[in-house]
Amino acid sequence: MTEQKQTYDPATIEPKWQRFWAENKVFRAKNPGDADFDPEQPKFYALDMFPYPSAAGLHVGHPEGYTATDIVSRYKRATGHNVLHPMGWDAFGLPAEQYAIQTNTHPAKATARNIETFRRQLQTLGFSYDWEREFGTCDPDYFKWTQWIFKVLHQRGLAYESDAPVWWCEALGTVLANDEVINGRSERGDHPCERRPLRQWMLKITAYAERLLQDLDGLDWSESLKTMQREWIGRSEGAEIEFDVDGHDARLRVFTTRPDTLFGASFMVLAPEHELVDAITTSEQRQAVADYVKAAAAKSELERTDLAKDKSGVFTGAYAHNPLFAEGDPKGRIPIWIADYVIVSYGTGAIMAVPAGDERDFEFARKFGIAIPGIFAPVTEDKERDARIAAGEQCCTDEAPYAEHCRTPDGRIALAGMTQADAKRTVIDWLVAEGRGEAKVTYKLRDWLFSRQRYWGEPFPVLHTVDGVELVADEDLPVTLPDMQDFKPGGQPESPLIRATDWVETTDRQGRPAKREINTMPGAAGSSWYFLRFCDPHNQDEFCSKAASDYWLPVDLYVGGTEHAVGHLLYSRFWTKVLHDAGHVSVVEPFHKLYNQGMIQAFAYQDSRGAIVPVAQTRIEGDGVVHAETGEKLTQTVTKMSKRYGNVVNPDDVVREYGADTLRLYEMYMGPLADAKPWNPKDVPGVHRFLQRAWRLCVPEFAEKGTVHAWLRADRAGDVEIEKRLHRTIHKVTGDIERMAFNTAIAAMMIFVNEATKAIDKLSRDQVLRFVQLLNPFAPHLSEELWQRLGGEGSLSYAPWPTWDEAMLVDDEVELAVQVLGKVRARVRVANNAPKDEVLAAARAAAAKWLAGKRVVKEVVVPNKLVNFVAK
RNA sequence: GCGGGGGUGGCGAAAUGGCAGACGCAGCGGCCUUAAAAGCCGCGGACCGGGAACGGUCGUGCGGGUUCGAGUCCCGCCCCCCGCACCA
Repeated sequence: MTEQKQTYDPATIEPKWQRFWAENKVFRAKNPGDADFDPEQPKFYALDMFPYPSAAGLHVGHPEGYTATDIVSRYKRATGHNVLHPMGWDAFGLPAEQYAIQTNTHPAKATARNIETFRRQLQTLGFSYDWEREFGTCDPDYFKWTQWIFKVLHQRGLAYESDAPVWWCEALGTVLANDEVINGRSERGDHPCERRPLRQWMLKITAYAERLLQDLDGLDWSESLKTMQREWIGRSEGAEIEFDVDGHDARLRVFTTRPDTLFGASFMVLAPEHELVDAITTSEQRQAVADYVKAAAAKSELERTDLAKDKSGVFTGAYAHNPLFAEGDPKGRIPIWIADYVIVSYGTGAIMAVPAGDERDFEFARKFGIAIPGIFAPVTEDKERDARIAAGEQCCTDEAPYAEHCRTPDGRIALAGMTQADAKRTVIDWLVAEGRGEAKVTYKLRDWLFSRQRYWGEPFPVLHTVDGVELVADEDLPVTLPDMQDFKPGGQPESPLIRATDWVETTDRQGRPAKREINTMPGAAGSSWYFLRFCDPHNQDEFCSKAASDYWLPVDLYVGGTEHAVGHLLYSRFWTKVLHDAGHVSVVEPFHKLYNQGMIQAFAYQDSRGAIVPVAQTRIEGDGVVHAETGEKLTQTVTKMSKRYGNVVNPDDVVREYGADTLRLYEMYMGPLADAKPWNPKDVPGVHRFLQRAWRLCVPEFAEKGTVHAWLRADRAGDVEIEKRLHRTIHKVTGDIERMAFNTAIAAMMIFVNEATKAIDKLSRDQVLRFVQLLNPFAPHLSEELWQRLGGEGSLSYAPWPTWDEAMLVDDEVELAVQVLGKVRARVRVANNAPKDEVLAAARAAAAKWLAGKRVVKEVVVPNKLVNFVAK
C-alpha cells in the first residue's frame, strides 16, 4: 500500500454519505402499524416551514432553520427517539403562476422544475429528511384531501359565499386576503389594491376567534409572536347599545368598550358606508353627506388610515337620543355625524362619541364645535388638570372617579364612587333591563377570504346548479385543473378557468347540467394541513389516519420565519380545530413549540448620502471600501440580501467551495438562531478550518488510504485532562442543543479540538469516537466518515448520544479572584470546595498589601469563584 | 402613538447578580519554508507610565439608584429593529 495525502475533502465524502443515507433509508420514520414500529419509543416531530419552490432556487436563509431542526432531529435520534423529520413543497400559488406567465411556461412544468432544483439543493446539504414522505401541495393525491377538508368546512357551516367588499388587486388579477394586503398594497409585488364587492368564498374563522385566542396560552411560542396573534384576533369586551333616532323607527346600534361613559355621549358617528346613512339624512344635509360619502369611497385605504391626518366628517341633520335621559330631555339629544374614522366592518360600523373619555372623539368634537360634557371628577396633585377634565376641557382616558351627575333620576344608576369595572357592569345591567343593549365581545379578526381568480390553485369541489351549490362527491375527488394553454388572468375579476368551457360545463351525479366553480383556493389552503399529511403521506383512504396523527401530533418543534405569524399559523390552527371538532384529529393545537429564526442579512456599502452602492461598483482600498468610479469612501452597513445590491449569497457556491458541513456549521455559528445577523464571507473559512482540525485529530496528513493515526487504531486509556475536557464539552453541547444555542455548542467543540490538538498523541480512540458523535448533528458527513475510519459500529446516525460524569466536570483545585472593595487585586489557588476559613486565610495573605492599615468590615466568599474584602 | 426585542472590542458574538469580551474573523509577532501558501505556537478593549515585563486609570448607548459586587436588577432619557396603528 502506498501512502498518499489525506486532506479533508468534502467533495468526495459528502456525496458518499448522502448516497449511503438514501440507499439504506437511514432516516425513515416508523409509523404505528409498521413491522419495526416500537410503541415504547418516544416520538419527536421536527418540522420546517416547507418552502415555496421559486425559480430563484434556495437562498441561504432556507438552510438556517433547516439546519437547526436537523441538528435537533439527529440529536433526538441519538437519544432514542423515533423522529419524524419530513420535507415537501408549498407548490400552488401566485409567484409560480406569475413566473409561468412571464416565461410563458405552464405553471405545472415550471413548478416541477423548481421542485427538482430545490430537492437537489436540499439533498446536497445532508438534511436527515425522510424523503419517502415528500409531496407537493399541487399533487392530485394531496389536493384531493385539501378539497375533502373544504367539504368538511362546508358541511360544518364554515364555508359560505359572500358578496361583501373584498380586496381586489388589479395588477395580480385576483382578490387577496386581509393578511396579504399591507396598508392597501399587495404583500407580494407591492401593487395597489382596492375594495370591491365580489362574490367570494369565505371561511368562518371568526367562529373560532375565542378558541384561537384562548389556546395560545398553552403554547411554547415566543411572547412576541403570541402578541401578534392576539392583536390580529383583536378581542375587545364591551357592550352594544341601542339609540332611538328622532323621527325614525330604526334604532341605531353602537359598540363601545366604555358603556360606563354613556353619560358623556354627546354625538354619534356612523361610517360613511353605514346602511342607515341614507335613511336618516335630512334634505338640507343630503348634498353634503352625498359628497362626503363619494369622497370617502374614492380615497385609497392608505389615505383613509395611514396618515395622521385631521379628522373629517359631516353632520347628517339627524339626532339620536341617549337612552339614559328622559325622552324630551335636551341633554339626551345628540347629533348624528358621518366620518371616515369609523370603520364599517368593525363592531356595528357606528359609535357613540364620548369626547370626555376618548381622544379621537375629543379631537372631532373640538374641530366641529360639538359639546364636550365632563363626566369625571378626578382628585389628583394636578389641580389644574383635574379642573379641566371636570369642565370637559380635557379628555381623560385613565381610570378616574365619576362626576356626581353621572346618575339617573330614579337612582338606579349612580356611578360616583364606583370603579370603572363596577360602573360598566351597572350600566350594562341597566341596558339589559331596559331592553336597550347587552354585553358584547367583538373581534378585529375577519372571516378568511378563501377564493382567488387564478389558475394555479386547488379547484373547489363545488358545482353550481339551478338549485344552488352542490358539493362534488368524495368518490369524484380530486377535481383536477383542466390543461389550459392560456392561463393568464382575464383582466376582469374572473378566473381564467372561465375559458375552459368543457371543464366548466358539466353534469352532477344525477346528470343535471352544472357549472364548476371557477375560483380556485388560495396558496394558504395547502399549507394549512401539510403537517398532518406528513404523518401518513401515502394514505389513499383518508387524509391522515387517526392512529398516525394521534401518534405524531402535535409537532414538537416547528421552525420558520416570522412572516407567517398571522397568516399560515392562524389558518393551520383553525383547520386543526375544525378537524378536531369533526372527530378527525385528537389535538386542538398543531404546533407545540414554535421557534422563529432571524433573517440572514448581508453587508452593504453606502455613500455619504446613505445610498447603497451595489457591490459590483465598489472596490477595496487600503482597509476600507470605496466607490469604484468616484473613489468616495463608503461605510459598511447591514441590509437584507438583495439582487439590486448584489449581495445575495448562493448556498451552492458555498457548498462547492467549502462543503455542506461548513455551510451548516457557519449558519449555526453566526449567532443566536432567533437573531437577525449579517453573512460575513470572511468568517466562513474560520469554521471550515475548525472542521479541518477535527479531521486532522483523526487522520494523518500522509497515510494509507482510509486510515487514522496509529495510536487511534487500538483501544487504550485516554489522557485524564482530555477526558475531563471531553466531559465538559459533552455537557455543554448537550445543554446547548436542548436550548437551541447552537453557536455556543460549536464554540465548545472548537475549544475541545484546540485542546486535543495540543495533546494529539495522548488521545484515545474511545475519546475521539465520543467527540465525533457530538459533532454529528452539526457536521453529519465529516462525522460519519471519521466514525467509519475509526471503526465505529454501524451508522453513526443511531449511535447512542455520549454521556458525562458530573464528577469529571470539577477540578481538584480552583483559582479564585481576590477583590478589595470590588476590585480584583490578586488570585489564589485553593482546593475545590475548600472550607471558608481556609479560603479566607489564603485570600488575606494574597491581599495583604492592599489591606495594610485598613479595617476589614466585611468578607464575602463566593465558593470556587471569588473573595471580596470590604475594607476602610 | 401603543406593544415587543435590542444597543458589549475593528467585525460576528460570549457571560445562573461574582474575574466583561469565551469562541470565530480581521490584525500583529514567532516557528516551519530558498520563498509563498497552508499548518503550528503566541499576542490581542482603550488610555497613561518613553518600548517589554509590570503597574495604574477608565470601560458593556446616556444619567441616576439598589448591592460587598451590576452588561445583568430598579427609575429616567436617547437611539435602532420588528409588529400594530383612527378597531370605538
